[in-house]
Amino acid sequence: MTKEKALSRRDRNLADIRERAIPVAERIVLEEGLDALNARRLAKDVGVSVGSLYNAFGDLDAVVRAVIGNSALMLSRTLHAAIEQPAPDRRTRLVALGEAYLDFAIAEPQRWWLLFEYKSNQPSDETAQEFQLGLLEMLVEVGGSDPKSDQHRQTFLLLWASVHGLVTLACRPTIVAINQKVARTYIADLVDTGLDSFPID
Amino acid sequence: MTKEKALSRRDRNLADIRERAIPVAERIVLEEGLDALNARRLAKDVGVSVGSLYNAFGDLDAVVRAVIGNSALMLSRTLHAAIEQPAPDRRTRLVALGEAYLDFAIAEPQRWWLLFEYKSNQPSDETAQEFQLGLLEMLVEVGGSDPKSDQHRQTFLLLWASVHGLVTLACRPTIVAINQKVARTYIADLVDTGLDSFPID
DNA sequence: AAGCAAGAATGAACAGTGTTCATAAAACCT
DNA sequence: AGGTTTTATGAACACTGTTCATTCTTGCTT
Repeated sequence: MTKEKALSRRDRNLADIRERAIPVAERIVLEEGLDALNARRLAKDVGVSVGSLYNAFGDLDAVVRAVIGNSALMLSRTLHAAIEQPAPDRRTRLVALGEAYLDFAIAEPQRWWLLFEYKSNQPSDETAQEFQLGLLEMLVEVGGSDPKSDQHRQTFLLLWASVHGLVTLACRPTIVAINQKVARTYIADLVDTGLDSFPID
Repeated sequence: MTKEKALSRRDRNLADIRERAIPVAERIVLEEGLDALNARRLAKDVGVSVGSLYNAFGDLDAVVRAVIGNSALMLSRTLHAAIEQPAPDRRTRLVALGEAYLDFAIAEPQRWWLLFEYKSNQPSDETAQEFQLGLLEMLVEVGGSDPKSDQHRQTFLLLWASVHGLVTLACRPTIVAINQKVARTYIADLVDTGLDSFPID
């Protein structure tokens, strides 16, 4: 029994370090960019040694993934909130979803970048993949189609991809400045396109 | 006059190193990935010292930008070839352009990644921006609209963004596998959407 | 309470990166 | 041939992420 207690104590300690480190890491990443985050800096800011950080996280990438996890949760909640209010038809709901997507990207560009542009060290990041699958599920559900049908999923995947491309471009301050209002109306057009190309209705 | 000659000699020499280094760098990046490219390795493979490499390029980022420049040229040529054959209407030409875009991304995923995913050290990479503007110009031209009209440019920017998002997703082996044929037809749908939302005509 | 064993925190050290610059080598000109 | 300028070099620097022998702490036992 002492063994169990010791183990849980250790785990609790590691979890404690994680809980303290993640907000600090998040602050650094959001305020100064991902490049400003490094092991020694984070350790100092948190008030532990680099070793302890590595005991708690394994590697730095895990810290970043944790921050990304937070952002994923935020976006997820935002999107759920957008479709919570009952809308008459699925088209309206889909447009609301797309616009919430755009709004989030504009309001939280750093988090957006982290979510979709950051390349994790481990090639197939389970969390990120799960998250993106979740988005697709949500879309399929809002679209009111059969989640089992590969054809339906495919269509919504494409719809999502086009909206995502649009939002990504809209967020980047480079190239030609994009008109936010025009982007919104275009999202609605994309939704219509997706629904039109929908095999079953 | 000797001064001029010395300068041109120097320049010619630096250009020579660049010409020899870029293909080597390209080979490394395409075969082993961007992470395999580093100053010492490249210097050894080219047969010069790291110092000479830095004399020729300034920094490693410039080497990568040079490789990206090559890829940009390839894509640009591919797209021009796609719209060279005279097509009856602009819709057909636009679809051909989009499909060529998709084909290139599928055929050259590493180059595609470099072109759009790589973040240069210098925040506003002139070459990349110029290239992306060139794509937009091409699109506006093929679309047969007024290059001076901001509204027209905006519309084609959005069209490009949606197609780009689609292609990006289609290239990534993650998430749900995307059906290439479906993607093609969807590109046509996106073109129609863009043309429909076109304010004039 | 003292001693001791197990666990946890530490930061110096390692291997790697991009980049610089004093030095050596080469090339050029008189 | 000697002197001067130009070019090439790679050791050294500052910075990464990561490890692990060492120290310190903690809690249990006698």
